[in-house]
Amino acid sequence: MPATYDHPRAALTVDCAVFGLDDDGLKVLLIQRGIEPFAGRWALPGGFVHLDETLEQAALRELREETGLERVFLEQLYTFGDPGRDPRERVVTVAYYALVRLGDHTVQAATDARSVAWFATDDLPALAFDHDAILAAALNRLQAKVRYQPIGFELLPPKFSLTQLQRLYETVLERPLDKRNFRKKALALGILQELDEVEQDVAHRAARLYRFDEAAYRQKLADGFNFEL
Amino acid sequence: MPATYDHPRAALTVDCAVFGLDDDGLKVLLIQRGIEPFAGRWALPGGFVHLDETLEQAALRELREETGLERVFLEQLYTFGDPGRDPRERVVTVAYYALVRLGDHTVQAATDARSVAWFATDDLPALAFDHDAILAAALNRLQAKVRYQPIGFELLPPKFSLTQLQRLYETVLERPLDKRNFRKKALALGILQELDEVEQDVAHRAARLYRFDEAAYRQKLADGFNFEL
DNA sequence: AAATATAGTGTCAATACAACACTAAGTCAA
DNA sequence: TTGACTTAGTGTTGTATTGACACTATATTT
Repeated sequence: MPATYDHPRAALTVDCAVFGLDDDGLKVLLIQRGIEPFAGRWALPGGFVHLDETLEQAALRELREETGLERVFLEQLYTFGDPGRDPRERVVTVAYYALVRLGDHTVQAATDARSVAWFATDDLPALAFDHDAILAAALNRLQAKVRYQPIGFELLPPKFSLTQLQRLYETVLERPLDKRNFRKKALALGILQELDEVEQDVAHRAARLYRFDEAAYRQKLADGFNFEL
Repeated sequence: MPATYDHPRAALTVDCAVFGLDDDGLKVLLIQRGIEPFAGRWALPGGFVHLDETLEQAALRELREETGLERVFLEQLYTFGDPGRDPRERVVTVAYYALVRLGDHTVQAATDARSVAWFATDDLPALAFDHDAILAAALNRLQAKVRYQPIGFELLPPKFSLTQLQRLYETVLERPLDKRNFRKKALALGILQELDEVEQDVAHRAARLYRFDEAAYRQKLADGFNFEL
């Protein structure tokens, strides 16, 4: 169904910076482009926005189609639209960032031949388009946001130890934290539910497990509580 | 020059929430729509993005064309793109917010007949499209941002008293601040330049005037200084 | 039983924060 | 000119928060 307009229009896409955490640190999900421009280069997953879906729906759909991911934490980041960011024509992209629990999902390449892989955020290949700038912005946002909103839990398994939580913060903030101070503060937030379970299969004293208490979080959020860590 | 595409495309616009400050409090600049849809309703200034300009350039151009404002502080806010937010067709808008010194500029209606006016942010008329949601987001952002970045100076004249500065913060944050504590903190930021001038034409002891020291600000920003007030 | 590896815990000093009230300096009007 | 008025300007103190710091507990492995 061809469409005709008085004036040429920009194309509109969404792109997602998807972060995951494993023992090696912070990872980002990239797909390898199969077609020009930038064929063979790695890029953020994304694609064109359909006319009948919201921007967020478009981002979730592209994630599902291109990587198999579903039910991730997703938030709008920034809109990139400089002329020339796509060599073919004017393309404006609404960038999102997403957080996933690495254990939960195994990513898979989409139906077409493009491959999907996790890359360490501190050792990235050259990216297509201006995706390096988008990714840098996403990392900045993640770092800023994690300070005052407990979004980091989205990167951890549902049950986690305080040590895992601390490693997460140390990884994202890129600085070491004092163990005792961290534990005091984390527990003082009042949004961790202590479980009657401990780690399994570790070659040392097992750590107690906690769960993120979303109900308590919502309650405190409504009361204007400050979640700075 | 008509353009034809395989698939229909969303239209792309920018909208600006422009804030100013006067003795009555925080104001926002609105224009009255001349045409349908929402003819006669007040709306945020904005318009279509041209293919050869950046999003920010589009926002600045629309501001100039519709309100006569130039050289304002401008920052991207969020992109609103739900289907149905414009009754005619799919329109995605990249929203910006801007801060201006009310004394500096007199706004004027654009060449066409639409009128322009400042409205108190706490007493707004019904707005066109989803502009009430955009404006609410802009106010939230301003409030959050002013806490940790000294952007408030953009709302004040170049030379201002500490009392004016405090009134600004009290207005934006919507709570009273302690005079002595505020002055201590504000001066401790090290980004205020004390001038050898005082207020003129006031019916009481005149206050010393200060200027925002941008050089010092940049310096401290680079050093990772924390500008929380 | 010893070695190893991580879990888990409290104190103290320094700093930051919040509460609080009076004097100083100018204008204006009687 | 003096008194009333209005806003400018200034320090201290108690409280809360932060950051630095080291050892014991508990499990596994050899």
